[in-house]
Amino acid sequence: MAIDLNFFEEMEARIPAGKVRTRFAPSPTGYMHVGNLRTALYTWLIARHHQGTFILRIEDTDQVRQVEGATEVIYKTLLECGLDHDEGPDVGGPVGPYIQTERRDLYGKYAELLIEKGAAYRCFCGKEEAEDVDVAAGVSIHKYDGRCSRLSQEEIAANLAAGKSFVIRQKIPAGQTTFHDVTFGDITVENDTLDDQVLIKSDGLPTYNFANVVDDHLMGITHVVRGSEYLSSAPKYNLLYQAFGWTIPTYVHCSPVMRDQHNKMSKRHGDPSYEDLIAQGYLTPAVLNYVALLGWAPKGDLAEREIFSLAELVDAFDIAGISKSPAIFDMAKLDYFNATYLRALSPEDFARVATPYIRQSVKNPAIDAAEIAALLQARCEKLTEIPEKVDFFDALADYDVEFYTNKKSKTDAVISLDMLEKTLPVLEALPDWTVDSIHDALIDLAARLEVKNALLMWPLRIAVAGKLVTPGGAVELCHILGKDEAIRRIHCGCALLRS
RNA sequence: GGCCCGUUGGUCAAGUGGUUAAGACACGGCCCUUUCACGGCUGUAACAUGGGUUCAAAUCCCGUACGGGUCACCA
Repeated sequence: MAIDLNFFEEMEARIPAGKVRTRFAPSPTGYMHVGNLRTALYTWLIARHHQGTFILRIEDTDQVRQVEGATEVIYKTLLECGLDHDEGPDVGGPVGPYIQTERRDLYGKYAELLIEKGAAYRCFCGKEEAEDVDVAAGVSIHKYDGRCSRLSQEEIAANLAAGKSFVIRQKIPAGQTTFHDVTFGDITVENDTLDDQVLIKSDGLPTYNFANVVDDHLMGITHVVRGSEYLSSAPKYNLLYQAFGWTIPTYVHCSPVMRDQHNKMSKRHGDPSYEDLIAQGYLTPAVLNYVALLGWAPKGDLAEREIFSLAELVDAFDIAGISKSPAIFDMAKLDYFNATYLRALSPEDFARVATPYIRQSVKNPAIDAAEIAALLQARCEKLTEIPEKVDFFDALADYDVEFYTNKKSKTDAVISLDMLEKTLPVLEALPDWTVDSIHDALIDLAARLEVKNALLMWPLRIAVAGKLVTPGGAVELCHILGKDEAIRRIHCGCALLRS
């Protein structure tokens, strides 16, 4: 079989040199795992930190796991997160195409080149001939014995002529292989523990491992960021790079994001994906910030800092800060980050994001959602908590008279009724209904009655809200409800207390 | 089972031979206060384990335990 050397030279000539180039290479599964998001983030961060190029490549060589619309999810998520790519299927670039199935002819040629170099061979064995070996009770491993690597040229030609289907396997040489990883250091393995892995499947498509090596090289990738589950295949990658005579990229393996001590985060086990988190009321920057810190920590002066915008992460990100051990995803800490981001929003921005949630339970158009939002901003960790916190604005639900009894405020039913009855005329007489006027009138009343503010405010707040815990105090709630409604509710409270 | 990797409070983590072993979340207490929050102050809590090396070890070496990964014509 003739090898067209010009082709390879042309491919080499396309590779941009001299700059950091990284790639995010997801398979289109239809959603973004948290672990994937973190990989994308780190990959993007490395590129941006070094003023390099960030590339999106779609790895869709698994024909049986195609999901409709899955690539759109990837574009949408990256866009939403601000992880913009410089090259990719949608924007093009010098080393395209950026979708693996569109590159399918390439891999075969490189596999042929490898055969030519003696680093790969055709294997005519069926799947069942490369059988499993039992090594212990219930445990079997799979290692091909390499018999086809010993086929003569005549036997190969005969098989080919007979139209027998084949795969192309990597020929692992004797010896040992050492590779370097940024996070794990140098790792050495004996080559005889490595399998003659399949490079090209019988359907002509490459396996992930082969496509990855070829594409990363052809796209000029300088830093390969991936999960630590690929750590054990790294030596085989090196052998491939060496066989081709290509420069080995910098490996950055990241330990997984775990749900608990034993399990990775997984959609299958009901763990939230990125889009689930957003639907649960988390803000994108908060999720990114938290995820960035799961498995990476800033160095030096920044070591005590936790809140980083994307731009600040670009500045601070250093691959030396990536940790080796897996990190457990802690929802409580995500809540904290989200709360912090929610509070950092300007009141206008907060009102804008909170209003849809407020309107889920407050339908009355006379009630000002922005005013409620102002009360909510310091009081919620997730936007989805909002509806149940504000449901009393629309309608006063039945509540327990016991609510009027509170130890700290020193109130009980008798005192509460007394306070409400004394509050009523004061509020009714108020000429204008502003937060300040209500506040001043009530504080003044408490002073005249010589009671603590709490003794007066507690019953009032219970009467207007019918809830033990409310966003905002009696004054704010009265104002939002409006004079008529507030007074009507106080009358209801009196009636309840008299019964 | 082989091979590879990991192990600092409940969680995320700083730490690179000499530190009172940071910080954050969570949890407890106090203050503030018109409920709850916010904010401020404060407390409990950690180097898996056994051996070395060294004047000195969370840091270096070896073993053990525990955990993870991998061993596909999946990625």
